[in-house]
Amino acid sequence: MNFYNFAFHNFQRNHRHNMDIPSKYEPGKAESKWYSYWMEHGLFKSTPDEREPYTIVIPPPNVTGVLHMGHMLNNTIQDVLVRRARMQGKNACWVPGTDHASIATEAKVVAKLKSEGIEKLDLSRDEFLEHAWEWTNKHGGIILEQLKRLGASCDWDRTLFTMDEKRYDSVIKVFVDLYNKGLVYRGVRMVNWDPQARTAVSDEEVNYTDEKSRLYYVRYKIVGEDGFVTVATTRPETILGDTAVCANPDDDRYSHLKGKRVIVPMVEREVPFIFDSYVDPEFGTGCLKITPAHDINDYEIGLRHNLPSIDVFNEDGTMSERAGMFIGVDRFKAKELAEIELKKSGNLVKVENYNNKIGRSERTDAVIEPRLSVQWFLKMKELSQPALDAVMDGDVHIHPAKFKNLYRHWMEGVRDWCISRQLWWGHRIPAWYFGNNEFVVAEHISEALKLAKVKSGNPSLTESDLRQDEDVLDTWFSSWLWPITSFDGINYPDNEDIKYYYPTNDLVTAPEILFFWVARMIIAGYEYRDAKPFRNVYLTGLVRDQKRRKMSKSLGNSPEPIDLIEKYGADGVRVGMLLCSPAGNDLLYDDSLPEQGRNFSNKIWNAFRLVNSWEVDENIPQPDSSRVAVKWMEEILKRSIHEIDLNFRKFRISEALMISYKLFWDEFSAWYLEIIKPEYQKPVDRITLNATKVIFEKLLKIIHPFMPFITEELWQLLEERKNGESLMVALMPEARKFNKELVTDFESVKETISAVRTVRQNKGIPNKDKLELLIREDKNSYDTELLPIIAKLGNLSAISFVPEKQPGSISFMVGTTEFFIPLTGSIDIESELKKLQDDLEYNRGFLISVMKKLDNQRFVQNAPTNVLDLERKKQSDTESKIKSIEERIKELES
RNA sequence: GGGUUGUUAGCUCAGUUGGUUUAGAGCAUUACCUUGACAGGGUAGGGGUCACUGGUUCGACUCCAGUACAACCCA
Repeated sequence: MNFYNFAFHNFQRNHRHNMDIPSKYEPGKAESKWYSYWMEHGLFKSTPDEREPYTIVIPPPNVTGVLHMGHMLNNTIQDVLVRRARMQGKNACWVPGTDHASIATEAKVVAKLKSEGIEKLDLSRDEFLEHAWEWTNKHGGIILEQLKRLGASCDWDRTLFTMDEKRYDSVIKVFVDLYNKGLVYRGVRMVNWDPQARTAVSDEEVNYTDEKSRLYYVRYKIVGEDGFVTVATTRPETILGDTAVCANPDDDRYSHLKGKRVIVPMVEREVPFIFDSYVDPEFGTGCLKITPAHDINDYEIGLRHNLPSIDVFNEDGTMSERAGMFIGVDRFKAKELAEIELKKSGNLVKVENYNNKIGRSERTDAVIEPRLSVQWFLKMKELSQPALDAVMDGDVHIHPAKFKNLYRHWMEGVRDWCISRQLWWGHRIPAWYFGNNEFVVAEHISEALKLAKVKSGNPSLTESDLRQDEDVLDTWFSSWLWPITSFDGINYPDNEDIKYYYPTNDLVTAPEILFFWVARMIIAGYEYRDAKPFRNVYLTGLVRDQKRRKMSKSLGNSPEPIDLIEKYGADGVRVGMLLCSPAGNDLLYDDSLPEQGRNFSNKIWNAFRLVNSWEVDENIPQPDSSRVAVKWMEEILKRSIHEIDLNFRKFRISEALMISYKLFWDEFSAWYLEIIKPEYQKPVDRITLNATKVIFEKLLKIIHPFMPFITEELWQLLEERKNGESLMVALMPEARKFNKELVTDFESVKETISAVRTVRQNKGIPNKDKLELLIREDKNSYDTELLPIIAKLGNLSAISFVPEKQPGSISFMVGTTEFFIPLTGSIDIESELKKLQDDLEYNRGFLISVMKKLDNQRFVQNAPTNVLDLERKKQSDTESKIKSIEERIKELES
């Protein structure tokens, strides 16, 4: 019989004797037990009803991916939000799914085929897609299964894929619609070309790093003169595509070349010498070669000066026929050959080492080649206006707000979106070509044929005369519709789900995809639903290691999430991720984080063991100390609930967790339980035990969204529950007004007890020896209700009130009240005096800082009365403190 | 080079329109405790001239300007 079943059944028979429960919480079994319990009873499911909806759509992880630390953080936060909303009585719906990640997946499938000796180019499109689907079906579920281990309360019946039938159709519909609105166009653009994947990638998918390279100084002959001009370039192989040489118009060194022409080495082509202010006279020789087909700046200069473009590369990065030399040679090899060739002709002046920024494809790590190519584009300016306004006007809130500026900056300078990719895995562009490079755009080939007949004026066209575009759409072109397509809102804009769940509530994602995903979802939301896709965007940080390096597979600096869950428990890992990740800040991962979470689990577990171990004696009355402690604990609970609510509203989730953590550990375990704890092996009274169980249950509810498993386990043990009941769907306690005075008074009680403990520690008095405490105060002006607590935790034999100082006693102050502990043993006058002197010095210093303000006439005149009153109170309090310290010193010295 | 955001204890971070006992938390650290819920624990401590320099103000961690450094984004 495993322990958990044992504990469960045993508990129902007898609540009291559980000291054979292990002293350490063992999460493994509880986690699988409760996750399947929740699933069996359909507690994650959501269907529209009369309740208020609370909706989150998951940022779809890459279908071929496995869970990494970023997912853990991101999905823990989503689960906390969803679980909390559910416990607030909302109809909570968290929609899970995955994204087809065209470049990454295709790259993986190509690599897998290659390892089996199959080349992609030897396969037909359909054959390749069959392999890709096989791969997807095999690996696609892994990451979602891993999320279950984390405790994710997704409605799994709604699981989606960006390329399932409904989502596929939606994407095609939207493309056709945007084309018909005149927003989609074909254009020649300089794109970031990945020669390995043979596709264009977006600016966002290019990583620039400093790399060692070389700067080649090459001379170009001036036509009709004997002289040369020297140009510095990092890319001698592109000389073959040069169509001009350029200098800054203000650079006197080259002004004599106005109107001249120069000869491009190797190909011996005559090109103009031009002037453009883009050129930096300080860089290299101040003279730049212009290759419009292979550099974005050159391309723009080319446009300004009407230069031709010569594309010297093939799709795979080898030299093209237009290069005229090195045809079919790889670009890196061509660079070496060009160097040799230039040297041979005497045109290579010198070569220097040089560091420059090289762009690499995020997917394949291949060096990006700027390349002119025909692509499909989406016009963004007009479409994005409502999305810009939405964030600026606060219709959509971004947390933390500091990202608002960044968002505006990007949206105001938004550029057209290149939406085509030269791949097979994805949504195939629904454009059909016929005749002389004419095309039509339609959802299906049958409609395309109709359109083509009209457009060509040729009624005898057949489907076999049409060729569909070979390219697919950018993956983001499907995920930008995610909040809508999650509820099939493109195909059926009036269905029940979309009407109920849209707009969704919160989106949790990383700042790095603020533009190419979040912004575009907002754009699509306004275009297709005329409404925002979500109310709040919560941006998490990146998970980094202790050296601030991003965690990644290639660096090998990332722990395996499932191993962590097994080591620290899912609850422990969740707490670890949350504790240290305020919104928008990076999380510096360290094993001490989940360790702290695990320790917290253990603390909760042991607090339960303690309460559960107590026998009840129905006949004993409730001690005063317990009565007051219950009263105080209830107030502290109310205050904490209020603070937690406040922090959740501001998306300060780590702060909300910290309040819950301290509430349980400090207030409940360290203070409350210590007060009500009966003496060893003595029974507890009924009233206190019942009140404690009510408090415990509230605490479990508060902690449940953060730590779902252990809280469910203990909630089920706390009382007998019916099958199907769950803490998951219990109602969260609500914030109420709390008794501020009691909470404040209790803080003084804590201070007093701490002071007594310090005296014990300093004097080496064992905890079991009783002490006597004297308070120099009028009994009638002191709140005596809390005294039993001081007596119990201070282990005091008596507390009494005295009118005057007590020579020969140890003394301390709490606030302005003096306390004395008579001690029969000797008092260490030296150390006592030292402490008093330090204390005196501090208070005098403080008084000076207060008096500086009060002596300043302008302060007294200008400061508001409440500030002034406060300063005067500081003054009188400090003066009275100083006076009594001085008296005490005099006393000891005599 | 341009832009954005930062810089508070050894580390990670709070500090809510300038005033709440001369700055707070968690972790880490130090000393002591330790058969009685929990050593993955308890008790009590130590630790910061709030990056720097000016300015505004009766008053600046907080507002303004500049400097240094860092991160991110764009070229």
